[in-house]
Amino acid sequence: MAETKIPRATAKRLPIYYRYLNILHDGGKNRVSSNELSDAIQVDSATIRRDFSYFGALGKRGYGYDVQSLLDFFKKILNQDQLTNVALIGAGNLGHALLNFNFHMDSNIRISAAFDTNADNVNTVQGGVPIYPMDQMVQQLNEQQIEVVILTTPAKVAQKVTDEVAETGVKGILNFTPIRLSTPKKIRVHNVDLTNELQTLTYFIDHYDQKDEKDDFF
Amino acid sequence: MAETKIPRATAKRLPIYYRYLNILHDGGKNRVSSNELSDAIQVDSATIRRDFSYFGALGKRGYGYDVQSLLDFFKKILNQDQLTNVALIGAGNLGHALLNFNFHMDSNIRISAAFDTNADNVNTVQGGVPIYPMDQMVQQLNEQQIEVVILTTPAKVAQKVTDEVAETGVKGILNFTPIRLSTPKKIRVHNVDLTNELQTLTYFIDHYDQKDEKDDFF
DNA sequence: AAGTCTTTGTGAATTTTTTTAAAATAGGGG
DNA sequence: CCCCTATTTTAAAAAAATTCACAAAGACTT
Repeated sequence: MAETKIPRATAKRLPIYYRYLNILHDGGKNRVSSNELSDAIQVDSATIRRDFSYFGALGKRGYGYDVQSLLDFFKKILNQDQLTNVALIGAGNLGHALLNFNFHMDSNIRISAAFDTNADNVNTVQGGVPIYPMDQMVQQLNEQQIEVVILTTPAKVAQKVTDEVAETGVKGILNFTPIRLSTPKKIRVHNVDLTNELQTLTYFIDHYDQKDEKDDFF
Repeated sequence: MAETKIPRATAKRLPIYYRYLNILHDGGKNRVSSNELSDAIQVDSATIRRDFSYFGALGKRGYGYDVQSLLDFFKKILNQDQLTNVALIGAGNLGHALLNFNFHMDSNIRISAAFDTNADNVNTVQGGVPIYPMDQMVQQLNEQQIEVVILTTPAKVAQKVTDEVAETGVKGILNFTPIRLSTPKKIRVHNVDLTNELQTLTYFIDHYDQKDEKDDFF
């Protein structure tokens, strides 16, 4: 709760900026202009400058932005200066893939625990993540002080599991199930729905001209 | 290209409406009001009514909307009255999971072909989908007249693969790589970035009050 | 050290999206 | 058949987001 409320649309772009700044930094570049950024990440340069300016005067006129300091700044803003442990619930099809997905490669996030009902999964380690039985979920979430969970259970148990999660200190759920979860206000849900994505993409293809290039979902 | 251009924000909600209408229909419900919908899918009822009204007068005052006819209407709008074949490129970690993900269960979309370089994958069938070697990609995309591909390759080959895809009739890419692809205008790209999702969720948790409930990413 | 060039930061305009609020109308009950 | 109620439709207002466009300021050149 700081910097007097950045617009949502801006907030959603921060990770995009952050990722590209890392790329620039790794490439040894130490300055960048809003126009260069614009070309690379396909966001209008005025939007970029406006976004940045919500955080103060981060650039220098006639020069651009210093990559290192912007990077440091966004790293802090995005909480990437410290490790965030998240848990994954439901180590099925998609859950499995996410366990093996190396979030830690380009972020300071890792999955530190997973939960599943399937006896074949439970008490194994997948992608370096231990899988616990579901009945230890609440306890583990509390012990590990997990604040974010990834929900990849079957749809039919999603709400039930969410209700249990709500008993813990969890504050955010990245919901891969198609269910619109109901949660207490203290929990924020972001929905990730692959079928919807495909349908939306198809809709845009069929109903919008090219040249209205400008999207960004998920 | 019809119904005189629906707002993007509305277009993104169409799959959400469609999915819930299916649920209502399966549940034997034959009428629904914007307020009931609002409760279920967590979109303001005025927004729902406005969204629907872009397509004409779909409801009846004092009654609500007829589930069956709304469903039929959106089915057509979303092209769900016919099967859409899509292809998947890159049958690694995430790609594998998507091959085994049953899109067809709640949409009229299926993955009809996959492509990979890994000799262990090539010429096998995963989740009912044949995996072809990469060097047959362009040919297969053309032969099968694929218009949408799901891109789940490693980041470092994403642009190269995209350039090849651009030689075919493909019109849309659902991009799971962190690369911001450059494509000819005829191709529309939707980005799905799991790391970004987690970072955004974390940002919202840390910087926004609860009660500003209203999201929807991805 | 002056002059030119570059690029930010930001008011103002514009566009897009959401929300308000009220008129209109269909449905159902008596 | 008329009235009441529920709920849509829509015009208008408000809010949010984007884009324009330019003055201001710093950086680079000579």
